[in-house]
Amino acid sequence: MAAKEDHTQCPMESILGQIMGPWTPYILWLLSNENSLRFGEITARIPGISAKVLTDRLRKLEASGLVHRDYQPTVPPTVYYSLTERGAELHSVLQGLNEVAVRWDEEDREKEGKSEIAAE
Amino acid sequence: MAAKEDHTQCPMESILGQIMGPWTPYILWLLSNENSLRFGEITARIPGISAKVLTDRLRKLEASGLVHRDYQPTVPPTVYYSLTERGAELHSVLQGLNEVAVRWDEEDREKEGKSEIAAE
DNA sequence: CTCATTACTTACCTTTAGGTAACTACTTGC
DNA sequence: GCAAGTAGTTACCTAAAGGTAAGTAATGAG
Repeated sequence: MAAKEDHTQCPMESILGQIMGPWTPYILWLLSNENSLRFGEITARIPGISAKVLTDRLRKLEASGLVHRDYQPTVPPTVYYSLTERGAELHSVLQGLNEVAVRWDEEDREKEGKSEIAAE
Repeated sequence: MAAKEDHTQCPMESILGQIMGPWTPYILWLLSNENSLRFGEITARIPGISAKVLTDRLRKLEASGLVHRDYQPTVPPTVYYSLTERGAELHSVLQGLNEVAVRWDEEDREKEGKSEIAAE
C-alpha cells in the first residue's frame, strides 16, 4: 500500500498521512525552529537518517506543499529547505507537542532518574 | 531495529517514538473524543485496521502509559480502552492538529472542488 | 590529473511490518 | 453437543521500507 488510495473521509486521516512517518514530524520540527536548513544540515541534526530516506521525506513534504525547496546551482550545489506558509501553520501544534514531551521527560527523570548518574 | 536503542537525547524524539506510527495518533484521537471504547468499537471506527495491528498499537500505548486497559471477564470478554491522565494531555495537541486539518481540507475543497460533484 | 565538495540517484539486498486465516476460552441458547 | 459471540494470539507468507555502497555533475585546489 503505497498511498492507501487516500480514502480520506476525515481531514485528520489526511493530515496524518502527510506528516506522520518515521522522521517526518522531526524534520518539520527542525525547519519550524530554524526556518531554513541545507540538506547536509538536516542530515547532521538527525543522526541515523540516510540520504535516501531524507530525500524521500523532503520530496513528499514538498509534494504536500509543506516544504519549500530552494535549489542553488552553485559549484557544489546548495539546496535550502524551509517551511511553506502552510507548513508553518504546524508550528503551534509542534510547539504544543514539544511542551508535552519536555514535561513528560522531566517527570520521568524525577521518578526514575533520582539516583541515576548518566547511565552509561 | 525494533526499538532503535532509544537514544533519546531529545524529548521530542521520545514522544514521537511513542505516538507516531501508522494508526497510533488516530487511535489516540478517537479515545480522546470518546473517552472509552471497546476493542470492537475501535476496529469499527478504523476501517482497514486488522486485529493484530490494533492489538499491537494498544499494547504499546499501554506500555507507554498513555492508554488504560480495563478487562472485564464477562461471558464473552469485554475490554474497555481509555486514555490515562498522561494520554489525555495530548488532547489539546490533537485538537490543534485537527483544526489545522479541517482548515486545510476546506481550503483544498475551495480550490480544487469548486465544480466537483461528490466525485464518488 | 585527480581529489574534494554537495546533494542527490540508483541498484541491490535485508529486515520489518503487516495481512490472512485459523485457533482459543467460556458460557448461553437451541 | 454445537454454534455464537468478544478479544484476542499464533503461524506463515508477502510486500514494502530502509540500509549500504557506488555513481554523477561541475569546478577549484593542489
